[in-house]
Amino acid sequence: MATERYNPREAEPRWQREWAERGIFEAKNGDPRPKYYVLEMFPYPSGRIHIGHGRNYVMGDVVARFKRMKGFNVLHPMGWDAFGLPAENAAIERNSHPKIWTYENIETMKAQLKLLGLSLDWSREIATCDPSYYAEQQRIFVDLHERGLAYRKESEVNWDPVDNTVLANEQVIEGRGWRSGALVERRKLSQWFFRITEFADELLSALDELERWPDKVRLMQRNWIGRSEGLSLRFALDPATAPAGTSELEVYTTRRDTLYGASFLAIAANHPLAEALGAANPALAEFLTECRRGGTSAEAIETQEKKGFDTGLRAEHPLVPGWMLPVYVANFILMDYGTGAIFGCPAHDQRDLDFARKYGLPVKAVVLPDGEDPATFDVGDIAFDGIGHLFHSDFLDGLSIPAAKEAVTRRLEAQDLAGKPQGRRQVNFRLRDWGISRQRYWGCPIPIIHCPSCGPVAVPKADLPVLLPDDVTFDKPGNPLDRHPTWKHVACPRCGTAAVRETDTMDTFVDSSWYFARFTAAPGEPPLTREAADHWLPVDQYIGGIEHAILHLLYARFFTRALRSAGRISVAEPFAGLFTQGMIVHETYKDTAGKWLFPEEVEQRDGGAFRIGTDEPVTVGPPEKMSKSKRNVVPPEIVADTYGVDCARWFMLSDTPPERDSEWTAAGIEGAWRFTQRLWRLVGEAAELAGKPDHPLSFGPESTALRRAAHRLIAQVEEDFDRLRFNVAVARVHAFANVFGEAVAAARSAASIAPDMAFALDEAAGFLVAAVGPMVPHLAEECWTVLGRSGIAAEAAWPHVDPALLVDDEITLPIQINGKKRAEITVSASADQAAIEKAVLELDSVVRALEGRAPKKIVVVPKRIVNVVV
RNA sequence: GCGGGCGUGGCGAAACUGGUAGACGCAAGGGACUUAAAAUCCCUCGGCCUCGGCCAUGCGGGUUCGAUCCCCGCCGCCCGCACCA
Repeated sequence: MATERYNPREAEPRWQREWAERGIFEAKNGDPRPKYYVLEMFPYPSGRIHIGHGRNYVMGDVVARFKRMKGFNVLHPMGWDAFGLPAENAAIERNSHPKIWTYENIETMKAQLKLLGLSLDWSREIATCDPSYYAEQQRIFVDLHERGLAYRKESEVNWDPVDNTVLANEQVIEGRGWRSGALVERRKLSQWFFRITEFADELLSALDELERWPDKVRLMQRNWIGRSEGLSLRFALDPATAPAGTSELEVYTTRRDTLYGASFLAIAANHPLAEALGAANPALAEFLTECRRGGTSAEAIETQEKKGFDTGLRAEHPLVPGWMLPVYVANFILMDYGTGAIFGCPAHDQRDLDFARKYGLPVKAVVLPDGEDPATFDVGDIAFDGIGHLFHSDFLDGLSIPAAKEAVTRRLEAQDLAGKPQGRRQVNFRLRDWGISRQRYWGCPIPIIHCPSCGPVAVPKADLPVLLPDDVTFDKPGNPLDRHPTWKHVACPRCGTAAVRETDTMDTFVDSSWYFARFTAAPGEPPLTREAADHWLPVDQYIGGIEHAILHLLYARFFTRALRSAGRISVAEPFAGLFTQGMIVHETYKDTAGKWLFPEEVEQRDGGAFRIGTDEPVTVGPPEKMSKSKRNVVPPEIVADTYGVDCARWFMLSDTPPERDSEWTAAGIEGAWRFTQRLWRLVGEAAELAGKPDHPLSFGPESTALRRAAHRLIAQVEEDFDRLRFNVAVARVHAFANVFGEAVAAARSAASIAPDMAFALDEAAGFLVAAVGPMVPHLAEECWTVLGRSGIAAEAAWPHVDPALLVDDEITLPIQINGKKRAEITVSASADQAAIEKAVLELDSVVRALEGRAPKKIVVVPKRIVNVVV
C-alpha cells in the first residue's frame, strides 16, 4: 500500500536540492517564451524572519510557479535592501561593523527563505550595499544631476533627533520619524533633492492607467500628490504702508470665486515680506520668532492656536478700487505651499472664519446655498463651503461656483498690474521634491565633490564608484564619514584644487527605487542595460505590504520615469500589477509576571491557557501583527520540522482572502496537515487502483462525472490564481478532493475497475496534483513520482482543459414563486424557454403554490433561475 | 475635519458583481473502527416553530419579477491624510 505517511522532513530538502541542481528557476534573458516578471518587495536583512514574513513570498511563489506551468519565461528574483540605520545601531551596540552584521543577517535569512521552497532565481541575488550595486546607483545619480533632476538647495528639513538624520516629508508620520518615532524638529541645511515634482502631473495622470493596482493605493498617491487648480493673484500694496522696494503681494487661491467676500490677506511668518516688515517693527519681529518656535508635531498643530499679527500693511482689492484689505502674518500659513500668502474669505472657509472672529474682521457671505433666502442667510460659526450661487458679488451675481471661478480668472488675466496680467492660472501640487541626503555612514555615498571655487562637482563616471571606507568608528554621534581622517579630502575633478567629498549618503529608499530594474540583468551582464530592462519591465506582478503605498511605490515610479528621461530605460511605469497582502497575526501570551511568552511555551486546554512545564496560568491577548518584542512569532524552522513547509504554505493560502490579515493558529496548521496527508493518500490510492491506464474508446456516466469535476477544477483554479484568490483556490481543491475521494472509495470497493474509470482516476489525480503544485510544490513532486509521470512537477505544463467537459448537458434550475425559492427542476441544457415554462407549471409544488391562480408572468433567466410571478 | 474601506453562522469565509445566501474549512456534538488512544471514515451543525413553513447578509426605507450586491438615510468598526489656501 502507498498509504504510508508523507514525510516532508525527508522529501522537502530532497526536492529543494533537485530543483537547485536542475537550475530550473534561473531565468534566461534570451528565452523566446513570453516573459513574466513576478516580484515580492525585497526584505531588509534585519536578523531572522518569522512565518509572518513568509506570506507574500509564498503568494509570489504560487504566481511564479503557476505562470511557469502556463509556459511563461518567469523571472522571480530575490535580493536585500541592505543599507540602513539598524546596521549602524547594531554596530554601535556590538562594537562591530555594519557590513558584518548585514551580511550575517543575509546569510541567516537566505537559509530561512530557502527553507520555504520558493522558486527563486538566486543567480540574480543582489544586496544594495554591494559596491557593484551602488556603483550603478552613483552613475544614475550623475545622470540625473546632469539633467537637473538631482540638485542641491538650502532648505528647512525634518530632523530626527534620535537617528540624527534628515527625513523626507513622506517619512514623517504624525510628526514623528517613521523609524525612530522621535518628534521631528525643523532645521535649515543644505541638502540634495530629486526633482520628483517635475513628474507630478505624469505621476498623477498615469495612475489612471494602473488598472491592476488597488484603488486604495492609487487614491492615496493621488491625494499625496495633491494637485489643485487655482489662481495666482497679485495684490497692489498701499505705498504708504509698504516697505521700500515692495509694491505688490502674490497670493495663491483656489476659491477665486469668493473674492468679493475677502476680508484680509495673510502671509507666512517666514515670508520675505514678513521678514522685511519685522526688521522695522520689534513687536512683529517678536511674533515671528514665536511662530518659528511652534513644533511640527500633530499634537502641536492641532492644539496650536490660530494666531495673527496685523502688520499695518494694506493691499488693494483687485476688483474694487479703493477697497483696502489688512495684511496679517499668520502662524498657519505655510511658506512652501503656493506663494506663502493667501487671501481670507471667512464666510466660506472655516479656518479663515475662526481667524476673522478672533480678530474682529468682517464676514461677508458671497455664495448662497441653493434654496436659502439671501436676506436671512447667515454663516454663523460654520463656514459654508458647499454648492450654491454667487451673490453680493457684482458681475458674478447669480453664477455657479465654477462659472464664477472662470469669470474671475478671465477678468484678472485681462487686468493689468505694473505691466503684467494681475492674475494667472496656476496648478499647485502638495508633492514636494524628495530630499535624499542622510547624515549616515551605511548608505550609498552621494558622488559629489565640493570645490571651493567650482562649487559642487559630480564625480566623473570614470572615477566611480565612490566606495565607502571600511575603517570607520561609531564611538561618537554624527556621521562617521564626516570625521574620517582622509576619506573626504580629494582634489576637485574640474580644477584640481583641494576639495572635499560630500559626506552625506543617499536615503535608502533610493536603493529600492530601481532594484527591480537591476534584477533584469543576467549574471555577468552590466548592472543595468536598456535591452534587458526593456525586455523584462514592467514587473507583471508586484507583491508587498500596504505600508509602502506612498513612500516606496511613489519613489519607484518617479525613479523609473527619471531613468527613462535619462535614456537608461524605455518604460515609464515599473509595476503593471500591484498586490498588497495582509499581515499574519497571532495571539499574544503573558505570564503572571507580565512577561511575554512565545507560542511554543503555551498550552491551551479546558478553555484556559497555561505555561508548559509550570502550568502557570497565561493571559491570552487578541491577535496582533507578529513581532519579536511581543514574542507572538512562529519561526519557520519549527513549522518545517513539525509539519513541513508545504503544510505552512497551504495554511497561509487557506481561508482568509490574501489582502486581509490572517490569524496563525495551532488548529489551522493542524487542519492543513490533515489535508496534505489526505491528498497524499488519495493520490497514492488512485495511482494504485488505476495502474497505467490507456485512453479508453468511450466514457460512462461515472467516469464522465469525475472528469467534469477534474476539468472544472483546473479551469477554476486557473482563474483563481490569475485573480490571486488563493483562499478560493484552496476551497475548490477541498471540494474536488471530496468528489475525488468518493470516486476513489467507490473504485476501491468495486470488484473491478473499468478502463474508462481507470483513466479518469489517473487523469483526475494528475490534475489535482497540478492544481496544488504551485501551492504545495514538494508534495506535488512526490505525488508526481507516485503517479509515474515523466519529468518533474515543477516543470510540468498546466493541464489542458477540455471545454466540452465544462458544460453540463443537464442543469438544475431553482424555481421561485414571487421571488421565493419553492422548487427545483432539472432540464436539458438545450431546453428552450417555452419548454421550461411548461415543465415548471406542471410541477406539483408549483401547482400547489399557485393555488389555482394564473401566473402574471414567468421570468426565465437562461441557466440561472425561473421566477413565477402571481 | 477631509478622503476611502468594511459590517454575512460560534470562527475564517464563499456567492459567477442583480439570480438557490452560508460553498470550502476550523471549532463543536454524535456515531463507526479499536482492548484503548492516535489516525481515518460517516452523520449533525444560522434562528424559530405545528416538519410544512416562517425569519435571517449591521439598522430603517426605496428601486426590481428577484437585492449580500444598486439608490437614500442612520449605526458601528478599520485605514489613509492632516493648518495645502
